[in-house]
Amino acid sequence: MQLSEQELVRRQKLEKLRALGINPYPADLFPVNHTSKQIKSDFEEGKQVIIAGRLMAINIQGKASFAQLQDSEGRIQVYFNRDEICTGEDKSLYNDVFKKLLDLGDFVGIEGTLFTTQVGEKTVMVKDFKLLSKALKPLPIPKQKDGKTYDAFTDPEMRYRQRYADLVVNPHVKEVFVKRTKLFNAMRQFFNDAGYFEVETPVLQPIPGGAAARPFTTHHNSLDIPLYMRIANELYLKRLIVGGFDGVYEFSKNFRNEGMDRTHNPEFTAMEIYVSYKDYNWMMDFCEKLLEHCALAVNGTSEATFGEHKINFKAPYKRITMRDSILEFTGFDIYNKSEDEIRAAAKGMHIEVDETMGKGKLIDEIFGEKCEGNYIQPTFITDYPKEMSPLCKEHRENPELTERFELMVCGKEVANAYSELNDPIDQRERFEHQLKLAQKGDDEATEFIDHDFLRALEYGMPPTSGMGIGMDRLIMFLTNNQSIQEVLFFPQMRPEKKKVDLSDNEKAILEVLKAEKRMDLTVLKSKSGLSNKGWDKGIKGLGKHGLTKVEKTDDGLFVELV
RNA sequence: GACCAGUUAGCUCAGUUGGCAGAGCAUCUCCCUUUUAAGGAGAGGGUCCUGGGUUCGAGCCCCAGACUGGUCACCA
Repeated sequence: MQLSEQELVRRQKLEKLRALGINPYPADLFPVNHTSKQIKSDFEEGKQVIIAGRLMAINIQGKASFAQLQDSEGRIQVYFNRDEICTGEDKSLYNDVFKKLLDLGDFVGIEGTLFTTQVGEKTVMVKDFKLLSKALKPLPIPKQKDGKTYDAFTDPEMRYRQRYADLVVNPHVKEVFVKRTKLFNAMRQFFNDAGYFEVETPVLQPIPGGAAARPFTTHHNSLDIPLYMRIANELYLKRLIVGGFDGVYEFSKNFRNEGMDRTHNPEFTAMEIYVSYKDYNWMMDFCEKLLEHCALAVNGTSEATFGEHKINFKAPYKRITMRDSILEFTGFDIYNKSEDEIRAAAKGMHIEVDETMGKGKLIDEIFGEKCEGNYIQPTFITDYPKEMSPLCKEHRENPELTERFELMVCGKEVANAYSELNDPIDQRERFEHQLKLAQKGDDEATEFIDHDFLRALEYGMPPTSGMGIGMDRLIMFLTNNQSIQEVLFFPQMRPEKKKVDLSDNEKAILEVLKAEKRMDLTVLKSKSGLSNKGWDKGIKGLGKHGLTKVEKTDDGLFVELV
């Protein structure tokens, strides 16, 4: 690997430190007793502190220097004074170790006392310091002046690929992930306080159920069977309700083998909760209380800004049926209409439809095209067509509908919930219908029948309401991030391309040259069979790598292997 | 998958009609004991994404490709 000048310099410093008897990666613990934040909040002139962190700025002024030390909670200024550190005659700890051998990014431990500088900055006067870990690669550290940031590390690709560096230099990035964890904790606490039970269910599943999505496939060697990474955990949680739990929930990493964009990552996190003896009306009440609680826990307010929108998670939320929503935005009433009438209406609205689309799908298209985007504030859309919801109980008043709601925020689905279908015979028929739709070519229909799940239902599942929440999407709303990559530590990326040591051109030239060791330049050029530009780049590259030398003699130009 | 934009020093970015590759910060050498984007003097550092073409000459123009971002499409 080719090292940059700065990387080489740092490796040389590493050797010099070792030569001075300083271990750049010591093993023993460093007895930290303060953080940067504690120093600022409990500031006391003259107090002794022991702190540790990364050097993020160094200001050498001759016999004294200032530096910024960054720890997990922020930054604090530290003051290195030659005669405070080196009380005797030997000034090498300051002159050589500190001034010459430390770099930005190094971890140091500091013992010192607190004081305030002439310009009023709370500062640690260093009495002694110790190198805790040397950084061999320079961090992309931005500069700040008057609240403006210069040279910010902003390239999304670099930031995602090297999240570790992103987190070090961009404090607002760290904040997003702190909030993400706060959201999970708040939700978990809310469920636990309600008496529900956190569980774990299989990630490797013989039948990928509970949603319609393309799964990742893998293989179990001992059993010699295909297994699928879960696309949802719904059917397993319901089995646990059959087993007698009143309420179960799981934060589930799901995997879907589909496209990636700013709202989709192949692995993402959903929360699913199932509560027995409840229906979807109860779940709506529960959902809005939950989200208000979470927003408060994460941001300290129920209000959140998302792009140009101000949203408020304060309960209660507006509720509207899908029928009324479509009526409101299109003037068309889907009630008691035939499939053909709805298809004609959709065509009239300039929505692309085709003959394979059933009634449910058509209604969903109309809603998605004309209504969905209008719901900025949290809004429950209720009573979805039966065809689209194979796991959801039929509506108590209208057999064409289901007892289902989705929560829309800023035109995007955040939660999805049902009164769960617990009639095993109905469920079997729905699965069989899905199978037919799939065979007809509907790629959204489920093509597996989970007979074990049906067996569980046959033992009897109490009336149950269940809800799924897209955690990544929710945290995007709560932290005002437009892309899922910003709320995942390590979003999926295309593998980095390995740089080849020699280009094809260089290899071609080398191949010809190897046989003779020394050749006339024009002969070599023609034998290599390269274009003018290819030759030019290749021979220059080889020279740069130090592999060949061009020599000018009276007989002409010669290329020689070095 | 379609369209648009981008790819130049460790970082952030300039780069004129096609004519020796630039700045700030960072790095290295020197001065500087309360600074704060510290300051002052000097130096080094480049596969201009890759490949091909046009040209006396390409970072720049043309063609093909790679990667990334954005918008749209797709995704309950």
